[in-house]
Amino acid sequence: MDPEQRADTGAEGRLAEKINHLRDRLYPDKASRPGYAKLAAQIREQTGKPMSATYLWELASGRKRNLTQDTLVTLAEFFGVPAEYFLDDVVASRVDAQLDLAIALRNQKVRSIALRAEGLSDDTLDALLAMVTEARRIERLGPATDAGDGGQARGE
Amino acid sequence: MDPEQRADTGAEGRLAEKINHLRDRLYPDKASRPGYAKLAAQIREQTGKPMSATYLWELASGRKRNLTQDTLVTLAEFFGVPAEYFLDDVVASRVDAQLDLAIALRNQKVRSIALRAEGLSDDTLDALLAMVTEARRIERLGPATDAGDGGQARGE
DNA sequence: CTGGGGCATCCGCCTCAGCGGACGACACCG
DNA sequence: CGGTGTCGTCCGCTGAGGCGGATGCCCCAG
Repeated sequence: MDPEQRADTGAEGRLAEKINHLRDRLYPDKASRPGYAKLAAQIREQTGKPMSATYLWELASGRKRNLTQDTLVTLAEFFGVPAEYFLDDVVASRVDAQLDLAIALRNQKVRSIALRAEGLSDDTLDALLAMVTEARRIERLGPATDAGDGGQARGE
Repeated sequence: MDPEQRADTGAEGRLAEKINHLRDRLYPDKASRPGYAKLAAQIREQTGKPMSATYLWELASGRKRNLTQDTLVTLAEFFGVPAEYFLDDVVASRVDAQLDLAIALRNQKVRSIALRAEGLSDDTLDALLAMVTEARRIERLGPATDAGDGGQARGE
């Protein structure tokens, strides 16, 4: 019946996985996890935007997959991820692995540092990297999960 | 918080402006600027995804405003902006003003620095900020257009 | 054993994203 | 002048996004 919507492990069908993953992340305990009805109600209450249980299930089961701007924003807002999470698989995996970048960029000073670091020479960057890493040790923070991906965000 | 959607003069109807703005940015010369038909064809060719002239006009004129994931990605890809541009007004104005953050984050080392800076104390951040600013002066780069936004990325 | 509540799944409906095609209005060219 | 091309604008349709409501299953209170 279905012509060829199977086996696209690669690119598009990911949306269902993402939603399920976020749901699992939000409710790690399988036992106390609410069903789609309660979840939808929660989303409605927390974001103020509409969201139906049926549709949530359809998304999680991969039945509907081309979301609308509104829905996209609603979900992103509720799950606390940047909206791009649902659009860009690269961003998704990065956020998925740690969420650190997005969180880091919420700090205005960190953002300023990132902006100012752009364009500096490699040697200077290495020096700065050493400094900030050292600062981490001094302040007894963890080794800061670095994004291990070697790719760039978006080609032009 | 604004549960009610205020008169469409405000935040929502922005999409039309954004598209027009991007179009103007891409074709600064009013005379040689192609119409919606040509533009749509160009988008189709460049992204490989479908896009009709009529719909493009409907978007630019504010007639349709709740885009779909696919359309969103297509437009973002064509105009060379992150998809969030269309979703988040804060991101929009930032990207609009300079596009610097996105570019900066393409450098792996800059990204690492940003990641490691997260969580450090305010004092340490100030110190690092001073260092990197100083490094800029030494390497004779400009004062690094800092995003002048005063707020945080995403409210809640 | 019986009833109520939450669950996943399904069906049918309605709105609207997205498009094809057509219409006047210009502008250029023979 | 009348063609030919592109422009902005519009109407009407199709398909899918999004939802309300119904179904059967399982679990716990009574």
